[in-house]
Order: sequence, then C-alpha cells, then structure tokens
Amino acid sequence: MSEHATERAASLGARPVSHAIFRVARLHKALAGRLLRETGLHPGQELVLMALWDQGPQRQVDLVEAVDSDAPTMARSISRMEKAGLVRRSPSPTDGRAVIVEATEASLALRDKVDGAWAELERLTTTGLGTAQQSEILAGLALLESVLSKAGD
Amino acid sequence: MSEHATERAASLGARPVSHAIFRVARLHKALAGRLLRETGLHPGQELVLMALWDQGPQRQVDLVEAVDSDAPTMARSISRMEKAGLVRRSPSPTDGRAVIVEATEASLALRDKVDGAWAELERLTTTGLGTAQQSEILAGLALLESVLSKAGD
DNA sequence: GTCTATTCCTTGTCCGGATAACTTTTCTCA
DNA sequence: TGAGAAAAGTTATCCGGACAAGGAATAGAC
Repeated sequence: MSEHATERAASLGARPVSHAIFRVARLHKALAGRLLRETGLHPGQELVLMALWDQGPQRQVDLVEAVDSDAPTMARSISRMEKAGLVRRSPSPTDGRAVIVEATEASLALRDKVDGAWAELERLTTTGLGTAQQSEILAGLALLESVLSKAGD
Repeated sequence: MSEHATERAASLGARPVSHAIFRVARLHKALAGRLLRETGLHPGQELVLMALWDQGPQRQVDLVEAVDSDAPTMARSISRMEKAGLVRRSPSPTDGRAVIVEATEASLALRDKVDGAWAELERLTTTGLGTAQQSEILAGLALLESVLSKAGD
C-alpha cells in the first residue's frame, strides 16, 4: 500500500537518541519533582531560590539567565513566590525598567531541604555508576548540549 | 558569614549530571518544537499521531502507554486534536469504559512532514558525532534511564 | 449473584514553557 | 539633542505535565 512502509514502520523506534533524551528527561524531572515535594516548592522555583541564595539580589533578567528560563515565565513565577512570601520585589535604584528580586528570610528555612533534595537527586541519578561512567555520560551530555545549542541558530 | 559557605557556593554548579540533563532536555525540546511548528502540531501531539499511524486505532490508555504520558493529559490532548480534526473518538464495542481513538484521513497529510521533522531532529542531534560517540551516548542514556526508573519506586 | 476492587476516562486545579503583543525606560548614534 | 533601536517587565493565550477527585463500567472474589 504505502511506498514508504519500511521507513514508516520504524518511525517510533528509529530515533534512538531523541527518544532516549525524552525518556531520561521525563524520569529525571519526575524524580526531581518528587524529591522537592516535601519542600512545598514546584520544580523550577528551587532553581530561582538557589540563584538568589548564592548570588544575592538581582534583576529578573539575571534570574532568567541563571536558570535558563524566559521573561514571561519568570515574571509569573516570581509573582507566585512573592505571594508565597519566598521572595521580595523592589524597583532598581539605577534602572527604571528593572526589578530587583531578593530572597526573604522566610525562604532560608527551605535552604537545607532544597540542598538535600538536590544532593539526593544527584545521588539517585548517579547511583551504581562508576566515576568513569559518570564522566563518560557527562562528556556525552556536554557534547549533546553543544551540538543542540549550535543547531538552535 | 555562613558556616556552610564552601558547600553552598557550589550549589548551582555542583550537580553536574542533573543540570546537564536539564539543559540538554530543554534544548532538545525547544528544537523539536521549532521543527514541528511547520506542521502546526504542538510537541507531544506528534507522538500520539505517530502511535496511531503505526499501530492503528487504540484505546486512550494504550496511547498513554505508547507515548509515556498520563491519562488526564491524554484526555485533554485528544480532545484538542479531535476539535482540530486530526483524530476521531468512538466508544469501544467490547468495553463500555474505553474509548477508541483513530487518526483521521486529514491527519495523514501531516505524516510526511512529521516524519521529516523527526528525521531532521535526529540528524541535528547527532550531527558531528561519530558512530562510536553515538553509541556511547546512547549507552549512557540507557544507563541513566534504568537508574532513574529504578529510583522512581 | 452480589459486593468489592480495579480499570478507563473525565474534570478541575495548579504549575512551568513558549509565543505574541504591549508599555515603559534606557541606550545609541547620527 | 532628538529619533529610533534595544532592553526589562507585564499580560494574554496556548500547550503539556502532574495531582486529586470522582463517575461509570468491568472484573474478581466469595
């Protein structure tokens, strides 16, 4: 019937790297979400807090850069975190366009939990992997990252 | 100031595998979305259509399994695709609970574009990688997948 | 045969991610 | 200096992903 039957029969299984990335990312994100649940944070928010804890108050656009997000997502997320008392917003004294975001004292109570969750995530992710395998995987991921970011031009 | 400064100063950079997975997944998904744009589909919908094209009409729960999604997401996605004329729903003749989903003839017009987009995605993902590097990366991802799915218990 | 447990699906809610459209402010440079 | 380009945020609209709750039908146990 179809003159492309042989190519098509394999279409769901024949994109090995792409599908593997999909599945690993999904599992990894789910695991991160589960570990983070006890902190009450949603995946992504902890990255914002970690950036604020580490680098101090900064503009939203800096946070976007730090966690590799985008402006609308960050604006919304910051609003929610502000409402939750995790974060404070104030106008930049030197740039009328910018908003300075800082972590509240209340957010510090989460710091140990967040650090623990991330450590646990990394532990679970690399459990059973030798250091050689780990660096191999890391090198592979770095390679993929550079290839993909070049492809995104 | 902080008695944990040394540990904490590295908190954004010291989870190499986890962060690498995050970044690769993000780039990969963005690339997939861009390639898919010309089909008018949103990322995820093409997986549903590919499953229907390849395996024929099936229940929603089978589609959930095929694309590794979940029931609520699938229900909503199918509804949208039904509204868009890509998919048809009918009650199962043998199971009163189940719904049989099938691809419409109209959806077939997208098949070549979708196949092309996925081929291009894989090509861009693996461009510049030797076959040895490819299998190395694939093995690494498979390893991560098995570790992560075991951790998700 | 009935009562319970399971399965399949749906709806509602909340979240992040992406795009587009827009406002306000700053920067650039001719 | 003054016009236009660029940057920072916001809001809107979609989308998929996750969770909770619930209805309806089937399957299983007794």
